[in-house]
Amino acid sequence: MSVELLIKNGLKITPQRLAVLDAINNLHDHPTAECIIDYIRKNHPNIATGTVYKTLDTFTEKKIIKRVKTDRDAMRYDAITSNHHHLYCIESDRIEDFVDEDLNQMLKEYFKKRSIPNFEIEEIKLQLSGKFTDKPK
Amino acid sequence: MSVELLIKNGLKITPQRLAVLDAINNLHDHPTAECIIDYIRKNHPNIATGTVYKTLDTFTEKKIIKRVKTDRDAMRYDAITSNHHHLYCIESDRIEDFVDEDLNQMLKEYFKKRSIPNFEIEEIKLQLSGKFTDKPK
DNA sequence: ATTGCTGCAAACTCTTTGCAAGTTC
DNA sequence: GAACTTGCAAAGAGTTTGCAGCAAT
Repeated sequence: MSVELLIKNGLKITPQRLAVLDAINNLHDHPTAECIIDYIRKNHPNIATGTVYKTLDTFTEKKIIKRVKTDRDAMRYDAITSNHHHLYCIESDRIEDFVDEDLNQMLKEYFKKRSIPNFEIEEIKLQLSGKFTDKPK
Repeated sequence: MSVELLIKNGLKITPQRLAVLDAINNLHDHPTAECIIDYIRKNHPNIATGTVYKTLDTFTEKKIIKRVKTDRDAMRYDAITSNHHHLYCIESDRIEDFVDEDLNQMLKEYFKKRSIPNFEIEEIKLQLSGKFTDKPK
């Protein structure tokens, strides 16, 4: 539950933070800050833009969310769930999650055997660029 | 040679474009636009900032260079060579190339067998995040 | 009561744009 | 000379900051 997530991270419980968490849980398309702000404004018209940015930064520091950057537009945010990859459309700004445990396992095995000189891997993420063949949802 | 690269892409040969190509060939650290501009200014003090941005956009369109995503700072650019991956330092802004043909082969095989619904892969890129254990060069 | 958080607006950074003048082929 | 490219400066988008007042513990 959202409240516990805040307590666990030593953050005070405020309506603003709950609103940001709510937005992130309901916007699954790797929303930009602007999307999040728009969403929040519907129910909380007086939450300041700056506050949302500050909250997103705080959450990023506490590893509640992650920043996702694309090769063209603004910063996007992603609720941290499991180790997942991203599908990037080369023709639009669409980004989708891609979860594949076998793949994670294979990569983990691979880098266990073959380590990279002078580098300690903490996270392996795939960027798969290409074209979606269905309609965007 | 740089001139041929421009001709091949149907671009006129101008000192500005040559200067940008020169900068990209000499700055190997996935430079930001600012780095590129600073580098160029040393020898061509009167090339405009806007021109460099426009040139970088043109080159990106023509696939002479690529934009590189990071999770925090400004856009960076990368000369297109072979299919390579990136090592991202979680403690600094350092980014390095990582080339591993066996890995590319393994991934290609993997996705040949197991395709992703509604998605045509064009490029597979790894983002390896972690810590460098040597000094930055 | 103390510490932390928010709202606001101004400032900042990075990038894009419009257009007249200048280049390249 | 036609089409393209540049310089410049202004505007734009997205994000950050400073600080007085407010809220949470």
